[in-house]
Amino acid sequence: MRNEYKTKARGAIMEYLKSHSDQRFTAGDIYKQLNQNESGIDRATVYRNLDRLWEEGALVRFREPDSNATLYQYFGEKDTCNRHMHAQCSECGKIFHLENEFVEEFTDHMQSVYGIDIDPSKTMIVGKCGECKNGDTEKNDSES
Amino acid sequence: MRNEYKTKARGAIMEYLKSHSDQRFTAGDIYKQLNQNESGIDRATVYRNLDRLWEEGALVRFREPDSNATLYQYFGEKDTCNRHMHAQCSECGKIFHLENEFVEEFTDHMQSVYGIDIDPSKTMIVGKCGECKNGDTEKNDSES
DNA sequence: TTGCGTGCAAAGGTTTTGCATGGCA
DNA sequence: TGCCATGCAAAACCTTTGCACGCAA
Repeated sequence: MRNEYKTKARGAIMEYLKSHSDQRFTAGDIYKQLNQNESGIDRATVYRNLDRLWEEGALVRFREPDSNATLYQYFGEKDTCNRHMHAQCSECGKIFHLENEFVEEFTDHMQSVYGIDIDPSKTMIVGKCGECKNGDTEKNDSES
Repeated sequence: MRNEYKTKARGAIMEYLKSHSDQRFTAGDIYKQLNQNESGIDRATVYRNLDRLWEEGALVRFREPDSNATLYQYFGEKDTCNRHMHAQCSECGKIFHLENEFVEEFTDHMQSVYGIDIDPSKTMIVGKCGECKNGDTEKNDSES
């Protein structure tokens, strides 16, 4: 096991992601953001830390088919996140931790019916969340 | 609407993907493959066509968190695929069309419990399929 | 002091773009 | 012929890597 140091860069990145836990960012986003705040953190350092934090389970990492870059997002407790799936709203980016009985049933069925052993760390259910469906400021009555 | 020409490049790309519909390829893969077969197709043309074909719904496009590139794969009939989810084996790339009752139940539960309206076109369940779990030539008894 | 993390700089890989030419209808 | 697609070349973009130095423990 490796010893992990508590460094300035690591702290700054986590702090930023924590305080914006409802959004997802590219490494580039974070780099720009941190350098606006006068912290002279290198681009490579951002990448290295994001990678690290993701491996440790502190962040979700995920690629959209639309964008060209990898997105990162903080998501709370990190112990159990490797064991359950996650869903994400395609509009606001909010992440849902799927820790529910019916999800386990689904996983079991996938196993028995299709023979597939779901890898929660690689799977992201994507859809539109309730808030974005209702109170959304856009798309109220478009293309009707 | 734009008129679409039937060109050599377009045909070659589709033909290749169709005859390997159980695999996924990066644009680079396809470029190399086509040029082995003496067709002088440019890299940019490959990108442009893949993009086109994806927009038309003839291909699945999808990014793995591990690899750095976008993967494309042919997938047969395109009429109903927007209505159900898909799963993909993380090893062999095989795609499963999830048209089953329990999948609908899962979808319904996601709706009622989390308020999420799943978008099948953006969701990909990732895991290891039965064949890759058993008969796999690698990883027989590693890290035990 | 030890060795991990950072900054710096450079390189690698993927994808996009402009422009003139070639090919389909 | 008219317009779209292609080839070519260059650039943009994202990400990784090597190395020496700084900093946390």
